[in-house]
Amino acid sequence: MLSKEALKKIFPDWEEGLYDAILNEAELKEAKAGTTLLKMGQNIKSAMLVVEGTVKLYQEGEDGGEFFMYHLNPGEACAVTLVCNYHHEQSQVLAKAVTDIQYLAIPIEFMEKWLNEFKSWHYFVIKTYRSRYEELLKTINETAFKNMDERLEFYIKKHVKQFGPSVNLTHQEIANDLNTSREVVSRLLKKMENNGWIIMNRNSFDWIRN
Amino acid sequence: MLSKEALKKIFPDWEEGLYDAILNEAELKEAKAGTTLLKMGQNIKSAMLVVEGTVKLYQEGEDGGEFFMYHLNPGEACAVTLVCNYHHEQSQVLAKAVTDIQYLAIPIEFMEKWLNEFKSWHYFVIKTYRSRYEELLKTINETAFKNMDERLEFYIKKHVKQFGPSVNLTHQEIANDLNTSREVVSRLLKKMENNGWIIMNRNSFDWIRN
DNA sequence: TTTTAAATGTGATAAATATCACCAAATAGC
DNA sequence: GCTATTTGGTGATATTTATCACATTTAAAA
Repeated sequence: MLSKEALKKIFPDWEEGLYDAILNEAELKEAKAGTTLLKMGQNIKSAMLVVEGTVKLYQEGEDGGEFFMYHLNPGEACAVTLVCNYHHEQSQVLAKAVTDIQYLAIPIEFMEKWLNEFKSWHYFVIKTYRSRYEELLKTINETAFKNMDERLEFYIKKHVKQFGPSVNLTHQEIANDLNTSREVVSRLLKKMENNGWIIMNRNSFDWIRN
Repeated sequence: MLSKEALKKIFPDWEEGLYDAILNEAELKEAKAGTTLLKMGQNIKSAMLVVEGTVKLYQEGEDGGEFFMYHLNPGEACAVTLVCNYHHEQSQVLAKAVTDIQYLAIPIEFMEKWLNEFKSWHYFVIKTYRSRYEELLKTINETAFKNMDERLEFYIKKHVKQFGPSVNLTHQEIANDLNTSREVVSRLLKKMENNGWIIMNRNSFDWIRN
């Protein structure tokens, strides 16, 4: 189990009582890289707070396509799981573990209770929504106004910011995240290589710009 | 000025003290149809709660394009203006009055104060963020997975839901909102007319499906 | 009524992206 | 080392959307 000290490092600025409540009520869970943590349409039973590792959030199309929106890092929570008012809320997003992860699962009955009890929980919820809302705005900006070459660049930069300049993704994986085809990604990456922005290897490439 | 009773009708479920606080501190403002209420990059000085009329929220591209995201109706608030923690926050969106509107402008210094004082304000802020987040998810789904014909249909249906089956928009206005060109909209509308989905007039058309 | 401006229709063409059909290279498993 | 599978490369072609160039229609203004 997680120590209170560890918890404080990951989630600073909480009230003392909130740490205790979390330690009492939340379950520390683990998941292997690649696991689907939340499917679209699935009933939300608990809030998810990331403790260790990285989670990727997707929007799912009717055809089954998966469109990448943003990352969740330790100290961050999945906004859609922070349900308050009514129960039986269904997920509007798809969440996947990118690395092996640890996360806190908090049964939703505590959501409303803690909103009343802990001011710092209230702020945490609002901050979570606000920052996720802003991530979505960025995503919309990209898809609404930019062509695939710029979107790919934006995507790679986000990845680099998360995991460093060595990008361990196949062209197919990138294409899935951008909801385009592998060929398009291959050709655009080839252009970036010619422009000296990346060095390509099999299964990975290195971002050597900026 | 707005009466407490009128306020209660538009914003139900608040505490008694919150209505009083709003009546004391908020300024009831008016704006003509077409007015820009909030520009991207603009400093946020007050929260905006819609009392009367409809507001449209846009994402703005670097090139100056305006991409329509969702409507705000009476009883709803502009999420980006509900700033808490720090001041000098800049707007990430563009807001325009579609009709003549009335709205409450609340200086941001009360945002944090009221979060502490009024539980119902807290819930209001969270509910606002949650519902706007969900609107953005829908918008992303459209742009990421759908072609222009389906996006146009979605757009028209949203408009019909807001203002009824008679759609008073020019092709150019629709094209701007969808960030495409007027010709594309004209041709797609012509197809809808041939399919018997709409009846076209000059400056407007009627949605006669569903 | 006449003029003017705005709104719409439409063909031609260009550009961006998607899809298909392969091939080649790398590597994982035997 | 050999084979099968995954990954990436690339031409050809189709589809979608954007852009250009006008014509036509309608309403507003003079």
